[in-house]
Amino acid sequence: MSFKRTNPLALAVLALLSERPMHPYEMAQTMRERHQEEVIKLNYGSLYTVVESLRSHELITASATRKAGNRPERTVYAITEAGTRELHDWLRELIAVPAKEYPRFEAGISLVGLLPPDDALTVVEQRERAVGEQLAALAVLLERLAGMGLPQLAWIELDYRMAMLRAERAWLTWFATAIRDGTVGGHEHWEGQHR
Amino acid sequence: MSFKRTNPLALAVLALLSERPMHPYEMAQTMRERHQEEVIKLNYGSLYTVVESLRSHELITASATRKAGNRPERTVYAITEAGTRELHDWLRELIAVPAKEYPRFEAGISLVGLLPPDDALTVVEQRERAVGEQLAALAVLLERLAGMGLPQLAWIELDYRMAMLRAERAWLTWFATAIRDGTVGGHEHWEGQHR
DNA sequence: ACCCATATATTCGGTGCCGAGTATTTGGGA
DNA sequence: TCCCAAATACTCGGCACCGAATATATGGGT
Repeated sequence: MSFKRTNPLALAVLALLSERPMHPYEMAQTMRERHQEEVIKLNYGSLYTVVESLRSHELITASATRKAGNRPERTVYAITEAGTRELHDWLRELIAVPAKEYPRFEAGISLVGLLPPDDALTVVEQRERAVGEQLAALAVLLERLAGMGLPQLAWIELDYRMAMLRAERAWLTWFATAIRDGTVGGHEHWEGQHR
Repeated sequence: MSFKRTNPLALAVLALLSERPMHPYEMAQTMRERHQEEVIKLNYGSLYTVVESLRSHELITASATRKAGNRPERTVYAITEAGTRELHDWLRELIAVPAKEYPRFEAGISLVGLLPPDDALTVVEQRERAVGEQLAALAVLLERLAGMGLPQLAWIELDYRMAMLRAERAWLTWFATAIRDGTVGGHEHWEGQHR
Protein backbone atom coordinates (compact mmCIF):
# COMPACT_ATOMS: atom_id res chain seq x y z
CA MET A 1 0.00 0.00 0.00
CA SER A 2 1.30 3.44 -0.93
CA PHE A 3 1.33 6.30 1.54
CA LYS A 4 -2.01 8.06 2.03
CA ARG A 5 -2.09 11.84 2.33
CA THR A 6 -4.71 11.99 5.03
CA ASN A 7 -3.36 13.52 8.24
CA PRO A 8 -1.62 16.89 7.60
CA LEU A 9 0.39 16.20 10.74
CA ALA A 10 2.50 13.91 8.56
CA LEU A 11 3.21 16.90 6.33
CA ALA A 12 4.37 18.90 9.33
CA VAL A 13 6.69 16.04 10.34
CA LEU A 14 8.23 15.92 6.87
CA ALA A 15 8.65 19.71 6.89
CA LEU A 16 10.38 19.67 10.28
CA LEU A 17 12.68 16.80 9.33
CA SER A 18 13.63 18.65 6.14
CA GLU A 19 15.46 21.07 8.45
CA ARG A 20 17.23 18.58 10.67
CA PRO A 21 16.74 15.14 12.32
CA MET A 22 14.53 15.12 15.40
CA HIS A 23 12.76 12.77 17.77
CA PRO A 24 8.95 12.93 17.98
CA TYR A 25 8.68 14.89 21.20
CA GLU A 26 11.06 17.50 19.82
CA MET A 27 8.83 17.83 16.74
CA ALA A 28 5.88 18.53 18.99
CA GLN A 29 7.82 21.15 20.92
CA THR A 30 9.01 22.87 17.78
CA MET A 31 5.50 22.96 16.37
CA ARG A 32 4.33 24.59 19.59
CA GLU A 33 7.08 27.22 19.58
CA ARG A 34 6.29 28.20 16.00
CA HIS A 35 2.53 28.23 16.58
CA GLN A 36 2.17 25.58 13.89
CA GLU A 37 -0.38 23.80 16.04
CA GLU A 38 -2.70 26.69 15.21
CA VAL A 39 -2.74 25.52 11.62
CA ILE A 40 -2.11 21.77 11.87
CA LYS A 41 -3.83 19.75 14.56
CA LEU A 42 -1.26 18.27 16.92
CA ASN A 43 -2.07 15.27 19.06
CA TYR A 44 0.53 13.10 20.76
CA GLY A 45 -1.14 9.83 19.93
CA SER A 46 -1.50 10.79 16.29
CA LEU A 47 2.08 12.07 16.16
CA TYR A 48 3.57 8.68 16.98
CA THR A 49 1.10 6.88 14.68
CA VAL A 50 2.00 9.20 11.83
CA VAL A 51 5.75 8.92 12.40
CA GLU A 52 5.52 5.13 12.37
CA SER A 53 3.50 5.26 9.15
CA LEU A 54 6.06 7.54 7.46
CA ARG A 55 8.83 5.21 8.59
CA SER A 56 7.07 2.12 7.26
CA HIS A 57 6.79 3.84 3.88
CA GLU A 58 10.47 4.76 4.05
CA LEU A 59 9.78 8.47 3.78
CA ILE A 60 11.79 8.86 7.00
CA THR A 61 14.35 6.58 8.70
CA ALA A 62 15.03 5.87 12.36
CA SER A 63 18.52 6.25 13.83
CA ALA A 64 18.09 5.20 17.46
CA THR A 65 20.30 6.90 20.05
CA ARG A 66 20.38 6.99 23.83
CA LYS A 67 22.30 10.14 24.70
CA ALA A 68 22.04 13.24 26.96
CA GLY A 69 22.18 11.84 30.50
CA ASN A 70 20.13 8.72 30.94
CA ARG A 71 16.81 9.92 29.65
CA PRO A 72 14.53 7.18 28.32
CA GLU A 73 15.70 5.94 24.96
CA ARG A 74 14.75 8.36 22.22
CA THR A 75 14.40 7.51 18.57
CA VAL A 76 15.66 10.22 16.24
CA TYR A 77 14.28 10.32 12.69
CA ALA A 78 15.66 11.79 9.47
CA ILE A 79 13.94 12.48 6.15
CA THR A 80 14.83 10.35 3.10
CA GLU A 81 15.04 11.38 -0.55
CA ALA A 82 11.64 9.84 -1.21
CA GLY A 83 10.37 11.78 1.80
CA THR A 84 11.62 15.06 0.38
CA ARG A 85 9.89 14.33 -2.91
CA GLU A 86 6.69 13.41 -1.08
CA LEU A 87 6.86 16.66 0.91
CA HIS A 88 7.08 18.82 -2.19
CA ASP A 89 4.47 16.88 -4.17
CA TRP A 90 2.00 16.89 -1.32
CA LEU A 91 2.56 20.59 -0.74
CA ARG A 92 1.94 21.40 -4.39
CA GLU A 93 -1.24 19.33 -4.35
CA LEU A 94 -2.53 20.93 -1.17
CA ILE A 95 -2.16 24.40 -2.63
CA ALA A 96 -3.16 23.75 -6.24
CA VAL A 97 -6.25 21.58 -5.70
CA PRO A 98 -9.10 22.84 -3.49
CA ALA A 99 -10.26 20.01 -1.24
CA LYS A 100 -13.84 19.30 -0.21
CA GLU A 101 -13.84 20.46 3.40
CA TYR A 102 -17.38 20.31 4.82
CA PRO A 103 -17.04 23.25 7.25
CA ARG A 104 -19.32 22.79 10.24
CA PHE A 105 -20.82 26.24 9.90
CA GLU A 106 -22.13 25.43 6.41
CA ALA A 107 -23.91 22.40 7.87
CA GLY A 108 -25.42 24.58 10.58
CA ILE A 109 -26.48 27.51 8.45
CA SER A 110 -28.04 25.21 5.84
CA LEU A 111 -30.57 24.17 8.51
CA VAL A 112 -31.08 27.61 10.06
CA GLY A 113 -34.68 27.59 8.81
CA LEU A 114 -35.47 25.04 11.52
CA LEU A 115 -34.94 27.71 14.17
CA PRO A 116 -37.49 30.48 14.71
CA PRO A 117 -36.27 33.72 13.07
CA ASP A 118 -35.56 35.53 16.33
CA ASP A 119 -33.47 32.61 17.66
CA ALA A 120 -31.63 32.54 14.35
CA LEU A 121 -30.92 36.27 14.58
CA THR A 122 -29.52 35.86 18.10
CA VAL A 123 -27.04 33.13 17.16
CA VAL A 124 -25.97 34.83 13.95
CA GLU A 125 -25.24 37.98 15.94
CA GLN A 126 -23.32 35.92 18.48
CA ARG A 127 -21.13 34.47 15.76
CA GLU A 128 -20.67 37.91 14.23
CA ARG A 129 -19.27 39.13 17.54
CA ALA A 130 -17.08 36.04 18.01
CA VAL A 131 -15.60 36.37 14.53
CA GLY A 132 -15.00 40.05 15.21
CA GLU A 133 -13.03 39.15 18.33
CA GLN A 134 -10.96 36.58 16.43
CA LEU A 135 -10.19 39.24 13.86
CA ALA A 136 -9.07 41.71 16.51
CA ALA A 137 -6.85 39.12 18.18
CA LEU A 138 -5.33 38.19 14.84
CA ALA A 139 -4.65 41.84 14.02
CA VAL A 140 -2.75 42.23 17.29
CA LEU A 141 -0.75 39.08 16.58
CA LEU A 142 0.14 40.23 13.05
CA GLU A 143 1.23 43.61 14.44
CA ARG A 144 3.52 41.83 16.90
CA LEU A 145 5.01 39.49 14.28
CA ALA A 146 5.68 42.34 11.85
CA GLY A 147 7.18 44.34 14.72
CA MET A 148 9.54 41.46 15.49
CA GLY A 149 10.91 41.83 12.00
CA LEU A 150 9.64 38.45 10.77
CA PRO A 151 9.09 38.38 6.99
CA GLN A 152 5.50 38.22 5.76
CA LEU A 153 6.17 34.84 4.16
CA ALA A 154 6.63 33.38 7.63
CA TRP A 155 3.03 34.14 8.59
CA ILE A 156 1.34 34.14 5.21
CA GLU A 157 -1.31 31.68 6.45
CA LEU A 158 -2.45 34.23 9.03
CA ASP A 159 -2.83 36.79 6.29
CA TYR A 160 -5.04 34.32 4.45
CA ARG A 161 -7.09 33.55 7.52
CA MET A 162 -7.55 37.26 8.15
CA ALA A 163 -8.99 37.70 4.67
CA MET A 164 -11.37 34.77 5.20
CA LEU A 165 -12.51 35.98 8.60
CA ARG A 166 -13.20 39.47 7.18
CA ALA A 167 -15.33 37.94 4.45
CA GLU A 168 -17.22 35.76 6.94
CA ARG A 169 -17.92 38.73 9.20
CA ALA A 170 -19.19 40.78 6.28
CA TRP A 171 -21.52 37.96 5.26
CA LEU A 172 -22.80 37.55 8.83
CA THR A 173 -23.46 41.28 9.07
CA TRP A 174 -25.44 41.14 5.85
CA PHE A 175 -27.42 38.06 6.92
CA ALA A 176 -28.24 39.49 10.36
CA THR A 177 -29.55 42.64 8.73
CA ALA A 178 -31.57 40.61 6.25
CA ILE A 179 -33.21 38.65 9.05
CA ARG A 180 -33.95 41.81 11.03
CA ASP A 181 -35.47 43.56 8.02
CA GLY A 182 -37.26 40.47 6.79
CA THR A 183 -35.62 40.85 3.39
CA VAL A 184 -34.23 37.32 3.18
CA GLY A 185 -36.12 35.42 0.49
CA GLY A 186 -38.77 33.21 2.09
CA HIS A 187 -39.12 35.27 5.26
CA GLU A 188 -42.93 35.25 5.44
CA HIS A 189 -43.04 31.47 5.15
CA TRP A 190 -40.28 31.21 7.77
CA GLU A 191 -42.24 33.38 10.22
CA GLY A 192 -45.41 31.46 9.49
CA GLN A 193 -43.74 28.16 10.34
CA HIS A 194 -42.92 29.23 13.89
CA ARG A 195 -45.86 30.16 16.10
CA MET B 1 -21.95 8.68 28.38
CA SER B 2 -23.89 11.59 26.93
CA PHE B 3 -24.23 12.09 23.18
CA LYS B 4 -21.21 13.62 21.45
CA ARG B 5 -21.73 16.21 18.74
CA THR B 6 -19.01 14.98 16.44
CA ASN B 7 -20.39 13.77 13.11
CA PRO B 8 -22.68 16.39 11.48
CA LEU B 9 -24.37 13.49 9.70
CA ALA B 10 -26.19 12.90 12.98
CA LEU B 11 -27.52 16.46 12.72
CA ALA B 12 -28.80 15.75 9.22
CA VAL B 13 -30.55 12.62 10.49
CA LEU B 14 -32.28 14.57 13.28
CA ALA B 15 -33.28 17.27 10.79
CA LEU B 16 -34.78 14.74 8.38
CA LEU B 17 -36.65 12.89 11.12
CA SER B 18 -38.04 16.20 12.35
CA GLU B 19 -40.11 16.18 9.14
CA ARG B 20 -41.33 12.58 9.23
CA PRO B 21 -40.22 9.06 10.23
CA MET B 22 -37.83 7.36 7.80
CA HIS B 23 -35.58 4.36 7.44
CA PRO B 24 -31.83 4.94 6.93
CA TYR B 25 -31.70 4.32 3.21
CA GLU B 26 -34.54 6.77 2.69
CA MET B 27 -32.59 9.39 4.64
CA ALA B 28 -29.65 8.92 2.31
CA GLN B 29 -31.87 9.25 -0.75
CA THR B 30 -33.51 12.39 0.55
CA MET B 31 -30.14 13.94 1.34
CA ARG B 32 -29.05 13.22 -2.23
CA GLU B 33 -32.18 14.72 -3.78
CA ARG B 34 -31.77 17.92 -1.79
CA HIS B 35 -28.04 18.17 -2.49
CA GLN B 36 -27.43 18.04 1.26
CA GLU B 37 -24.50 15.73 0.66
CA GLU B 38 -22.72 18.78 -0.76
CA VAL B 39 -22.70 20.27 2.71
CA ILE B 40 -22.72 17.25 5.03
CA LYS B 41 -20.54 14.26 4.24
CA LEU B 42 -22.70 11.21 3.60
CA ASN B 43 -21.31 7.71 3.92
CA TYR B 44 -23.44 4.59 4.24
CA GLY B 45 -21.31 2.99 6.88
CA SER B 46 -21.30 6.15 8.97
CA LEU B 47 -25.04 6.61 8.46
CA TYR B 48 -25.90 3.33 10.15
CA THR B 49 -23.33 3.93 12.91
CA VAL B 50 -24.75 7.37 13.58
CA VAL B 51 -28.37 6.18 13.56
CA GLU B 52 -27.53 3.45 16.07
CA SER B 53 -25.76 5.99 18.27
CA LEU B 54 -28.74 8.36 18.20
CA ARG B 55 -31.04 5.45 19.06
CA SER B 56 -28.87 4.36 21.98
CA HIS B 57 -29.08 7.88 23.38
CA GLU B 58 -32.86 7.85 22.86
CA LEU B 59 -32.79 10.87 20.58
CA ILE B 60 -34.63 8.71 18.04
CA THR B 61 -36.68 5.51 18.41
CA ALA B 62 -37.03 2.48 16.17
CA SER B 63 -40.44 1.22 15.03
CA ALA B 64 -39.66 -1.87 12.97
CA THR B 65 -41.94 -2.66 10.04
CA ARG B 66 -41.86 -5.11 7.15
CA LYS B 67 -44.21 -3.68 4.55
CA ALA B 68 -44.32 -2.86 0.81
CA GLY B 69 -44.08 -6.26 -0.86
CA ASN B 70 -41.52 -8.51 0.75
CA ARG B 71 -38.53 -6.20 0.66
CA PRO B 72 -35.87 -6.96 3.25
CA GLU B 73 -37.01 -5.87 6.67
CA ARG B 74 -36.56 -2.13 7.11
CA THR B 75 -36.30 -0.31 10.40
CA VAL B 76 -38.10 3.02 10.44
CA TYR B 77 -36.98 5.63 12.96
CA ALA B 78 -38.75 8.62 14.49
CA ILE B 79 -37.39 11.60 16.42
CA THR B 80 -38.09 11.89 20.17
CA GLU B 81 -38.68 15.00 22.26
CA ALA B 82 -35.12 14.85 23.54
CA GLY B 83 -34.01 14.51 19.93
CA THR B 84 -35.84 17.65 18.91
CA ARG B 85 -34.22 19.56 21.76
CA GLU B 86 -30.81 18.20 20.79
CA LEU B 87 -31.38 19.24 17.17
CA HIS B 88 -32.15 22.84 18.10
CA ASP B 89 -29.38 23.14 20.70
CA TRP B 90 -26.79 21.68 18.39
CA LEU B 91 -27.90 23.93 15.56
CA ARG B 92 -27.64 27.03 17.74
CA GLU B 93 -24.17 25.99 18.87
CA LEU B 94 -22.94 25.28 15.34
CA ILE B 95 -23.98 28.73 14.20
CA ALA B 96 -23.10 30.78 17.28
CA VAL B 97 -19.67 29.33 18.11
CA PRO B 98 -16.93 29.28 15.45
CA ALA B 99 -15.18 25.90 15.54
CA LYS B 100 -11.49 25.29 14.97
CA GLU B 101 -11.48 23.77 11.53
CA TYR B 102 -7.86 23.30 10.34
CA PRO B 103 -8.52 23.82 6.61
CA ARG B 104 -6.02 21.88 4.53
CA PHE B 105 -5.12 24.87 2.44
CA GLU B 106 -3.91 26.78 5.50
CA ALA B 107 -1.57 23.89 6.29
CA GLY B 108 -0.28 23.96 2.73
CA ILE B 109 0.15 27.69 2.35
CA SER B 110 1.91 27.96 5.72
CA LEU B 111 4.73 25.85 4.24
CA VAL B 112 4.76 27.46 0.80
CA GLY B 113 8.24 28.84 1.53
CA LEU B 114 9.59 25.30 1.12
CA LEU B 115 8.81 25.44 -2.61
CA PRO B 116 10.90 27.54 -4.98
CA PRO B 117 9.09 30.80 -5.81
CA ASP B 118 8.28 29.87 -9.41
CA ASP B 119 6.77 26.51 -8.35
CA ALA B 120 4.78 28.35 -5.71
CA LEU B 121 3.49 30.82 -8.29
CA THR B 122 2.40 27.99 -10.57
CA VAL B 123 0.34 26.18 -7.93
CA VAL B 124 -1.20 29.39 -6.58
CA GLU B 125 -2.31 30.28 -10.09
CA GLN B 126 -3.71 26.77 -10.53
CA ARG B 127 -5.79 27.16 -7.40
CA GLU B 128 -6.91 30.62 -8.47
CA ARG B 129 -8.27 29.11 -11.67
CA ALA B 130 -9.89 26.17 -9.87
CA VAL B 131 -11.63 28.46 -7.38
CA GLY B 132 -12.76 30.62 -10.28
CA GLU B 133 -14.38 27.59 -11.90
CA GLN B 134 -16.11 26.61 -8.66
CA LEU B 135 -17.45 30.14 -8.43
CA ALA B 136 -18.80 30.04 -11.98
CA ALA B 137 -20.47 26.66 -11.39
CA LEU B 138 -22.00 27.93 -8.17
CA ALA B 139 -23.32 31.06 -9.90
CA VAL B 140 -25.06 28.89 -12.50
CA LEU B 141 -26.57 26.70 -9.78
CA LEU B 142 -27.84 29.73 -7.84
CA GLU B 143 -29.38 31.13 -11.00
CA ARG B 144 -31.21 27.83 -11.55
CA LEU B 145 -32.44 27.58 -7.96
CA ALA B 146 -33.69 31.17 -7.98
CA GLY B 147 -35.33 30.52 -11.34
CA MET B 148 -37.14 27.50 -9.90
CA GLY B 149 -38.77 29.84 -7.40
CA LEU B 150 -37.03 28.36 -4.35
CA PRO B 151 -36.72 30.88 -1.51
CA GLN B 152 -33.23 32.17 -0.70
CA LEU B 153 -33.45 30.62 2.78
CA ALA B 154 -33.45 27.18 1.14
CA TRP B 155 -29.95 27.69 -0.31
CA ILE B 156 -28.51 30.17 2.14
CA GLU B 157 -25.42 27.99 2.65
CA LEU B 158 -24.57 28.36 -1.04
CA ASP B 159 -24.78 32.11 -0.66
CA TYR B 160 -22.31 31.87 2.19
CA ARG B 161 -19.99 29.60 0.27
CA MET B 162 -20.09 31.99 -2.67
CA ALA B 163 -18.93 34.85 -0.43
CA MET B 164 -16.10 32.73 0.95
CA LEU B 165 -14.95 31.57 -2.49
CA ARG B 166 -14.93 35.17 -3.73
CA ALA B 167 -12.74 36.19 -0.81
CA GLU B 168 -10.40 33.27 -1.37
CA ARG B 169 -10.04 34.06 -5.05
CA ALA B 170 -9.30 37.71 -4.28
CA TRP B 171 -6.62 36.68 -1.81
CA LEU B 172 -5.07 34.24 -4.31
CA THR B 173 -5.01 36.94 -6.97
CA TRP B 174 -3.23 39.27 -4.59
CA PHE B 175 -0.72 36.63 -3.50
CA ALA B 176 0.06 35.54 -7.06
CA THR B 177 0.76 39.15 -7.99
CA ALA B 178 2.92 39.61 -4.90
CA ILE B 179 5.03 36.58 -5.84
CA ARG B 180 5.37 37.74 -9.45
CA ASP B 181 6.38 41.26 -8.42
CA GLY B 182 8.57 40.06 -5.58
CA THR B 183 6.69 42.31 -3.17
CA VAL B 184 5.87 39.63 -0.59
CA GLY B 185 7.88 40.31 2.56
CA GLY B 186 10.95 38.06 2.64
CA HIS B 187 11.15 37.54 -1.11
CA GLU B 188 14.92 38.04 -1.45
CA HIS B 189 15.61 35.45 1.23
CA TRP B 190 13.11 33.09 -0.42
CA GLU B 191 14.85 33.39 -3.79
CA GLY B 192 18.24 32.97 -2.18
CA GLN B 193 17.16 29.70 -0.53
CA HIS B 194 16.42 28.03 -3.85
CA ARG B 195 19.35 27.74 -6.28
C1' DA C 1 -41.14 -16.24 -19.46
C1' DC C 2 -36.59 -15.18 -18.58
C1' DC C 3 -32.46 -12.35 -17.90
C1' DC C 4 -29.78 -9.03 -15.79
C1' DA C 5 -28.85 -4.16 -14.85
C1' DT C 6 -30.20 -1.18 -11.49
C1' DA C 7 -32.21 0.07 -7.20
C1' DT C 8 -32.84 -1.08 -2.47
C1' DA C 9 -30.99 -1.83 2.16
C1' DT C 10 -27.58 -3.10 5.27
C1' DT C 11 -23.31 -5.37 7.30
C1' DC C 12 -18.69 -5.76 8.64
C1' DG C 13 -13.68 -5.85 9.00
C1' DG C 14 -9.98 -2.79 8.92
C1' DT C 15 -7.70 1.50 10.22
C1' DG C 16 -6.49 5.89 11.75
C1' DC C 17 -7.23 8.94 15.31
C1' DC C 18 -7.85 10.36 19.96
C1' DG C 19 -6.59 11.54 24.62
C1' DA C 20 -5.90 9.75 28.95
C1' DG C 21 -2.48 7.22 31.28
C1' DT C 22 2.43 5.91 32.56
C1' DA C 23 7.18 6.46 33.69
C1' DT C 24 11.26 9.01 34.21
C1' DT C 25 14.10 13.27 34.82
C1' DT C 26 15.01 17.94 35.89
C1' DG C 27 15.16 22.01 38.56
C1' DG C 28 13.87 25.20 41.97
C1' DG C 29 12.28 26.23 46.63
C1' DA C 30 12.33 25.28 51.70
C1' DT D 1 19.74 17.86 50.40
C1' DC D 2 15.25 16.60 50.13
C1' DC D 3 10.79 17.04 47.97
C1' DC D 4 7.58 17.69 44.49
C1' DA D 5 5.74 20.18 40.55
C1' DA D 6 6.65 20.56 35.89
C1' DA D 7 8.82 18.93 31.91
C1' DT D 8 10.09 15.06 29.12
C1' DA D 9 8.93 11.05 26.29
C1' DC D 10 6.01 7.65 24.90
C1' DT D 11 2.12 3.83 25.09
C1' DC D 12 -2.24 1.82 24.60
C1' DG D 13 -7.12 0.64 24.42
C1' DG D 14 -11.19 2.21 22.57
C1' DC D 15 -14.05 3.93 19.08
C1' DA D 16 -15.79 6.49 15.19
C1' DC D 17 -15.43 6.27 10.56
C1' DC D 18 -14.79 4.36 6.09
C1' DG D 19 -16.05 1.97 1.91
C1' DA D 20 -16.19 -2.39 -0.12
C1' DA D 21 -18.94 -6.35 -0.02
C1' DT D 22 -23.32 -8.66 0.40
C1' DA D 23 -28.08 -9.86 -0.51
C1' DT D 24 -32.49 -9.31 -2.29
C1' DA D 25 -36.16 -7.04 -5.20
C1' DT D 26 -37.80 -4.65 -9.15
C1' DG D 27 -38.67 -3.68 -13.81
C1' DG D 28 -37.66 -3.14 -18.59
C1' DG D 29 -36.09 -5.41 -22.71
C1' DT D 30 -36.25 -9.44 -25.86
